[in-house]
Amino acid sequence: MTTAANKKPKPAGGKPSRRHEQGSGKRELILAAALDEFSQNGFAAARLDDVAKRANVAKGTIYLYFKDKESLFQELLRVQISPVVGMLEAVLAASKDARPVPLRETANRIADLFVDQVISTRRKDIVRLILTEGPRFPKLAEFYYREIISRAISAFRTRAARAAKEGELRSDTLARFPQLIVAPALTAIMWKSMFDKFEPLDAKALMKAHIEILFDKEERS
Amino acid sequence: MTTAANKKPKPAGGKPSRRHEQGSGKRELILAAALDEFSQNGFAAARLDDVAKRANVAKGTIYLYFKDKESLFQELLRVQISPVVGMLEAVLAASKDARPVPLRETANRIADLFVDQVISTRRKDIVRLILTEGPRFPKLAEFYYREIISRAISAFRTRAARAAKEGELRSDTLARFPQLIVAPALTAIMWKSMFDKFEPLDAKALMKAHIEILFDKEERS
DNA sequence: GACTTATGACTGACTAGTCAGTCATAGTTG
DNA sequence: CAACTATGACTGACTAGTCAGTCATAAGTC
Repeated sequence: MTTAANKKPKPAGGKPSRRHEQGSGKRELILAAALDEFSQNGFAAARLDDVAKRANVAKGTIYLYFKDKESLFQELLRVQISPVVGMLEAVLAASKDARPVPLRETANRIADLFVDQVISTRRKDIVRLILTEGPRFPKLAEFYYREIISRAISAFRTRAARAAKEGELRSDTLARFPQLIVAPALTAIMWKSMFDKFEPLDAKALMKAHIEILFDKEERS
Repeated sequence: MTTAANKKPKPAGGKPSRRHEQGSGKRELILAAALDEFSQNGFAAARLDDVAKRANVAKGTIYLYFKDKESLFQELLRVQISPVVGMLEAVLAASKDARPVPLRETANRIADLFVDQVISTRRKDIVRLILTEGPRFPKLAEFYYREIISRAISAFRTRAARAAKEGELRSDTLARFPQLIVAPALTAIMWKSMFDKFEPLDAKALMKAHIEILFDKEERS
């Protein structure tokens, strides 16, 4: 029947590497399809039949790579978030060097990182999914708090405290509420997913404006 | 066709009978139960059987008061949000008086309103639901944009522009990005629903700190 | 009795997860 | 190289279960 068509894509351009080692190609296909479906419908309403269809794969295949729907979901989040965490750590590490980067510069870099790597990519949907489904997956919330949030918060808090002491920051407000630094980013993500079609938002400008407010004082004029 | 939406067994006339009062009591019972279930599980995963059980009502009764699951959901959001919008309008209206309230004072009042009426009540879950389910209910997102967001944004933008011109604000940044005023509020809501058990956040202090940063300049010292 | 309100068993559509079977390819043999 | 066997990635029809929405019936009220 029609089945013979092109289920098995001939690897274009050369070595038909051994099929059994190629399994991971499917894995990525499934993850990509899962990103589409989960971010469009949320965890509960996403159908694995649709994920399979979108990935050009039979439903059973999904279960060769992932234990169940929840594992697929969590793995998707992990795969998408890890590289960003890596980059974030690099930026924060630079901020601890002997000759440290000014805090304002660090803030700008984080903002750029966030806009370029998250808000203006499909990863913003991942963040939305974490925010959205987090309360329903306590393990997930705990994991993200332990592995990411608490580390970032305390790194930033330390840095901001020093900045306040050395006069780089006007007050210790940011050291007490490091959440304020990411607030515009979250807002931008939410805005973009809901209202951008009514009133587009320039996320980068928003974050730059926020940084300007945070740091603006005599050091400019 | 449009008139068919006559679900309320309560005729809005002057003297409702005891029976009708009972009826509307059920309605509220159902809405309260729905708030619990929807905010715990999200729209898709919430079960009407559970809503009924929680409201001590048979499942069929729900359909006497609401057309379907989605209507119940939307009505829940409407009922919870309307009063807050009313209060918000009152605050913003005062800001337009002949002898206007200083912007900083308005901002403080909005922050108080938000913390007292939303963040520290179950209504924070409603906001989370809107943020969470909004992208999946385009009608909902459009409704909230048209009826609430766009109005609040433009009211605030006008006010902030005047404040910038009259020197009350250092720059026109807030007029260009009124989103910045609510950013900490959204962040507080998300933090509270996910991470509060690991690291409690004082939402009021956060918002006051933010306002301090926004307005802090020579007017303090 | 007539009319309103409430019930909960039932139905039908829908879906996560399974598993017996297929088949392209790798390996082996002569 | 041709023929044969072995492997396991892949398939999709199927099962078992879930849940929104319905409706025949009951209970309450005037």
